[in-house]
Amino acid sequence: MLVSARRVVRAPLDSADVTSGTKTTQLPAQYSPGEVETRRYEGWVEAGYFQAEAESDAPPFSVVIPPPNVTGSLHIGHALDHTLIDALIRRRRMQGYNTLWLPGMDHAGIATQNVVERELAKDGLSRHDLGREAFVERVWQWKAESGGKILGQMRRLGDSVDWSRERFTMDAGLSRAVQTIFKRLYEDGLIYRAQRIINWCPRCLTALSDIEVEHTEDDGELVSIRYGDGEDQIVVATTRAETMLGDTAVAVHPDDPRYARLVGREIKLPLTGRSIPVVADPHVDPDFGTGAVKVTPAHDPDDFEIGRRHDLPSLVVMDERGVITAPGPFEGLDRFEARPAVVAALRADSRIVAERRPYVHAVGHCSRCGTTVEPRLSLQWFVKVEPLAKAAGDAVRDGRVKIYPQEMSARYFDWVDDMHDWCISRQLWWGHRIPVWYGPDGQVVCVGPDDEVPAGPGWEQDSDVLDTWFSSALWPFSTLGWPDDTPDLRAFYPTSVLVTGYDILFFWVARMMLFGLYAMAAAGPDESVPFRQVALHGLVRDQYGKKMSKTRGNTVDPLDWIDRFGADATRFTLARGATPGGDVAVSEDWVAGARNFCNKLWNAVRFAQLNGAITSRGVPPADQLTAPDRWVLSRLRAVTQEVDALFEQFEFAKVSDALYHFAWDEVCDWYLELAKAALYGPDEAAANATRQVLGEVLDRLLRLIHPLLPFVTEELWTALTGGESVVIARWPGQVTDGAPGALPQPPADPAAEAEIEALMRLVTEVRRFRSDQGLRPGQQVPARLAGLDATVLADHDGRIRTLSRLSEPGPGFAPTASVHAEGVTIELDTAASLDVAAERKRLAKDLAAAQADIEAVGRKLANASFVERAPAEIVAKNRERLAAAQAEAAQLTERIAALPT
RNA sequence: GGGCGCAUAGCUCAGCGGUAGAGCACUCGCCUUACAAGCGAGGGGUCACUGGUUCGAACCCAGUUGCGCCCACCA
Repeated sequence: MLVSARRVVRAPLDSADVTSGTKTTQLPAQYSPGEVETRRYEGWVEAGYFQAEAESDAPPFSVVIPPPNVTGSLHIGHALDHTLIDALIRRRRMQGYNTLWLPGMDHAGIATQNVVERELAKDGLSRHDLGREAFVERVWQWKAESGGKILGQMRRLGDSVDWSRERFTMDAGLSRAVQTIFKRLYEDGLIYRAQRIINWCPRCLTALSDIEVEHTEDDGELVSIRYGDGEDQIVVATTRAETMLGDTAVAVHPDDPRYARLVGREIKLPLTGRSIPVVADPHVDPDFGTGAVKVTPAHDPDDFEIGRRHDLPSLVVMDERGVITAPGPFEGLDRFEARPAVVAALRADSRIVAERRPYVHAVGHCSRCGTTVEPRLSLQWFVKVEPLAKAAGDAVRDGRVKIYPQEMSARYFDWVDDMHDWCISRQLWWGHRIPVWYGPDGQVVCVGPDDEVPAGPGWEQDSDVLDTWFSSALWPFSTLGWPDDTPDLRAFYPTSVLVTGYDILFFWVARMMLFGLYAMAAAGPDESVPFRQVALHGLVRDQYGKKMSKTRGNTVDPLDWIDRFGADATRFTLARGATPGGDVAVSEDWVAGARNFCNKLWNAVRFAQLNGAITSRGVPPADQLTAPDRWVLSRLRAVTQEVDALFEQFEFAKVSDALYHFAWDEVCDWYLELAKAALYGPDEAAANATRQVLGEVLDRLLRLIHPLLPFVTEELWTALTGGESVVIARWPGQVTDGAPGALPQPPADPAAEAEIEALMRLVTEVRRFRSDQGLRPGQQVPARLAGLDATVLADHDGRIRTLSRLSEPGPGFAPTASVHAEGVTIELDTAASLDVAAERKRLAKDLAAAQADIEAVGRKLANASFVERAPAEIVAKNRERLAAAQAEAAQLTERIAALPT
């Protein structure tokens, strides 16, 4: 970073000079987040501010954290999610709600098991070397270590979670919830066990649900093979030639005349020499390829269905690792070795017809490890989703659950309305064991948490565990004590809002809907939903809008930013980009900008302190206030209302923007400068009134920003007001839903707003002149203000002079130039001769702008249709604009002519 | 193959029917007494293209092109 070499370090102002209305501590000239943040966070936790109450008269506001995986650490996406949730929670807390943000973590079955297995592999061990019990023990150790790290990161971010209610999906209580709902679903016939083709990962050696499979367009090869001999030939095509070893039929469309005579007959399968039947099945598309399909019931989901319809045998030719088991020359080959080997053998046998065609097609990959998924016939547990999904769709359709942004609900419906049964068994060791026992005589017993476990010789528990998302789906109520009727469950369910990324809409959000509505059905339609609102955000991307990835090397560690710029700056950067459902682009430069904003607030409060701002006495009567006081209060009122409305819509980017601009552009750039006139002026009453307004405005501003910037606002607010903590200070905005009352709003004052806005424009105009003329910023320029009385600026002579650095005209005042704006003419004595070229350039530019306006607006008004059909208000506005532009142009022309040559 | 979305200043994005905006970046001038992590002033855009609706279109409609995302059991 470049630092001005000429910078002079100034001695701090002597605080003894300062008259202060309240007892406060003196602030240094620059904000250092690192020093403040840990101290503040621990203080908040100790004070118990984040703790929710099960019994309370205040209305509840509850959010469950999207539980991060115990694996690894929080990434920048978590930081975004937590920032948004924390902002919502903090605002509600200030509004007087009984707020609960429930923290916790997910055991993340397959992901965590993979990580621990990788650790073991470093020592040359596999989980089988340890055995199930020891392996699971090892994972628990890992969890303790990794989980602690995550909790530490949440503290650094400032998450105002209720630590006394922290949960983990494998806790005893949550495991009990899992077991309870499993048994209930089982008894309702909504969980069943069946032999099906499922997605199988040959590396992870487990079944996967449909959404754990990611499709990519991969290059493959479409091979056409001739089946049968002599007259009875059929050509079929395949991208997975090796599966032909397991073919048990060829299928054609029932109405296809080409094959009608073959249906019902047997033909010979190449290589194996087995005879397989030709069957007619309507699923076959006669227009695709040759209109004939090889049928491999054990290795393809479509074929499995065809096989079922025609009572075909399922011939398994591949084991769980994707190795060919069919006896013969290919036995022992991996599927990707077997494929070319089979093709080569077919070629040698002249069975390949036509060319082998390159073929791009969608191939499924394991979302955890990227391995190509192999459809596999196996015995698994499933949730029958149809009735559950119907209820989940209806809850959003009839508005009991609202999704933000609304466009996202279309995606939700697409999925929920057309969902296949959910395969929930996983051949893993880390997770909730399926609570089913098998007896020696084929008994199957589903065991609830309070049931006796069947014992005796030959009884064994199912060795599989449940899909991680099964327990995640219970999170909004399992964490609150369900299945027991606990005070927490009564107080905080349904939760108020769910905030999460759109990427887990299906994985998690939809499944919470499925299970929440089912488990809590007794509470009634309105009370059984897991949450009333779903606020979706996007992914965090880099400054070029690119997805972050380790291979791209553009990932960001939130802790790195927190260390260097502070948690507040990190949070603000994320919040400022968070438009509903939209991705968030971030860069280090922008975080630095957010850090600067924190420093700006810091110095605003520092200024207030140095000038004896008074807080907690409210706003003095209007007749004691200066116009800038009335203006800033009126603006504060408007911004407060705006921020409130935006929060309700989860418009975090706009909330951040509104506060940023109000704080920086209006309060710091203008109000503080305007306040100086009153503070340093002779009128003691006016100075005191301004001290109160200054205190009031900053007090409220800090409260409004606190949800986004918790640390710096806490440090500043306590310093400014001497109050206990802004965390529990009252929210200055409106209050909804019957929470305790709001602070009274400062008065609106349109007249003051008009005056100050005119003043801003006029001052800016003078500054522009000075800049163009190369006048030093500090230099006082004698000037005469004419026409002030006739404008809205009548009472602002002194302010205009102060902000523009214009002194009173002295003897020998000889104006060399003039500035015109807002109906005021300011004649200036620039002492040095006028830079005529610069002035001419400036005036010419203004004239060009005025003329462009005259032309554009003139053309518009010349259009009869416009004058007749546009709203009168619009027409009038354009007339005014034309007149103003014409007057401006005339005046500019005159002034240009008057310039010395 | 189906569905959805996006193309606005160098970059990331807001605006969604009546004078083109923000942050960052850029240029010039400033140690102006809260802040140089600052202050003041400024440059920069035929709002992807083509048609249509309208008095008026960045904004609505249709098409074109180029991107992105989600879903999917056509071998």
